[in-house]
Amino acid sequence: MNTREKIMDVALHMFSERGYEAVSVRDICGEVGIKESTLYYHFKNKKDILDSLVEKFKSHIDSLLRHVDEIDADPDSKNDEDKSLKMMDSYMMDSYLFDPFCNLMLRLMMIEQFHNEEMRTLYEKTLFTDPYEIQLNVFKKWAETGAFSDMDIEMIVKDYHSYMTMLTFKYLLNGELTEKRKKAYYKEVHEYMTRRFSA
Amino acid sequence: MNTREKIMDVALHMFSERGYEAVSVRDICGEVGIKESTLYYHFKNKKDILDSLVEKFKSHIDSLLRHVDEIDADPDSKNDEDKSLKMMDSYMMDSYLFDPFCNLMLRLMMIEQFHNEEMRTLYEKTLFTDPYEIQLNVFKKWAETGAFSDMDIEMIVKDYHSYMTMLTFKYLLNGELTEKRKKAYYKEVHEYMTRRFSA
DNA sequence: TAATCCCTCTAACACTTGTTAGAGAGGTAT
DNA sequence: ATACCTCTCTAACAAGTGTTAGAGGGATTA
Repeated sequence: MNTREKIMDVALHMFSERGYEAVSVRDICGEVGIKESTLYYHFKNKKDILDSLVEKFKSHIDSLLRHVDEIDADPDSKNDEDKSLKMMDSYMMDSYLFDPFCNLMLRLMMIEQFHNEEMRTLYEKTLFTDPYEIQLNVFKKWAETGAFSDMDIEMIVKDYHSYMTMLTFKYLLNGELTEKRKKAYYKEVHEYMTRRFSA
Repeated sequence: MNTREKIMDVALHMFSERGYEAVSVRDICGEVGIKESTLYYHFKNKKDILDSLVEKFKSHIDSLLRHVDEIDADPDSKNDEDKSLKMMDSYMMDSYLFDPFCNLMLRLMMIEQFHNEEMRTLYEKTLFTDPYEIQLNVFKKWAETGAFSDMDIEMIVKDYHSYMTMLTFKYLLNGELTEKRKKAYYKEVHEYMTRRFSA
């Protein structure tokens, strides 16, 4: 990890805990172990650090969405749509909700969305709009196997989506992201899945 | 509204938008229209403003919880448990989620919970633990009329609770609390209720 | 060897931060 | 009239804020 990456890493940890404005350039430099002028060699100003983090996050979720489409189109998963849902779930956990970078970015967006419109747009997209759309696609494909009547599907997805969203806020965007919290989250997801789709 | 109340009001608006640390004493005083030394006549220090807001919120929800217990024990509502649920819902909206003071406090807790343990405890209690308990009580009483089998009830409440929680985050703790957002929230609550409990 | 590039440093700038000492103005009680 | 209480002000403090000019050192190229 070079200096620029170190700065971004430390800044994200601090921003996501105390908020962008509350963290000083000196705080970041002290933790990284550099002088302030060195930071200004790598970044135009303080805001530039935040912007770079947002850009990194955007490209991260872009590639994530592309990858989801590929799983969606994978002929192997078409045989067993139940398995496809599980794949999507565990992929979303590992490379999004549990991913240290993404998780901290979600926290940062949660804090900043109240006074930063760009952050709010991203927050709504990545926590509500995109997940719902992805989930709807998976369920639609699952429905093609005749698992549900067409009338039910939108309601089933809405229920599923709100359950997952609530669990995300309760366990993953609250306190430190410990193994204990991840397990508690996973346990409740698993219980919901068996209760709803395995009986 | 006296000076002390004005200070608390302005501080809450600013804290809940930008976070406690990011707001300066001078910002607050400028908006209230007083000098900094006047603020220090009413409050020991900056932290004291935050603490006073938290105390006010705590006593607010205490009286709210007592009032909910009274509705619960009201013999009039026992006749029609469906009505009781609707009463509870609209009471919770008007004097909690839609209430300007409570709504801003929830936003503030959302921001501060990441680095303030007292805030995190309050956040978990007021957004997850307490609402679930209240809802469970209402549904249990409703169940006594034989509306559901006992086995279902916990799952029904869990589903209901996560749906309401998700809608709260999506519409009420995101952007400014406009009439439009309130209506969108209410509409989705209503749709869920008819879909689940009126067929 | 000399010139160039990349990265880090020292040192300082103008401004903002939380906080306080002390004075004054208006009202109420003695 | 005198004393006191409640509230607000002016003015300043030490420390922390984001940011910049300019020097130096090590590696790479000419």
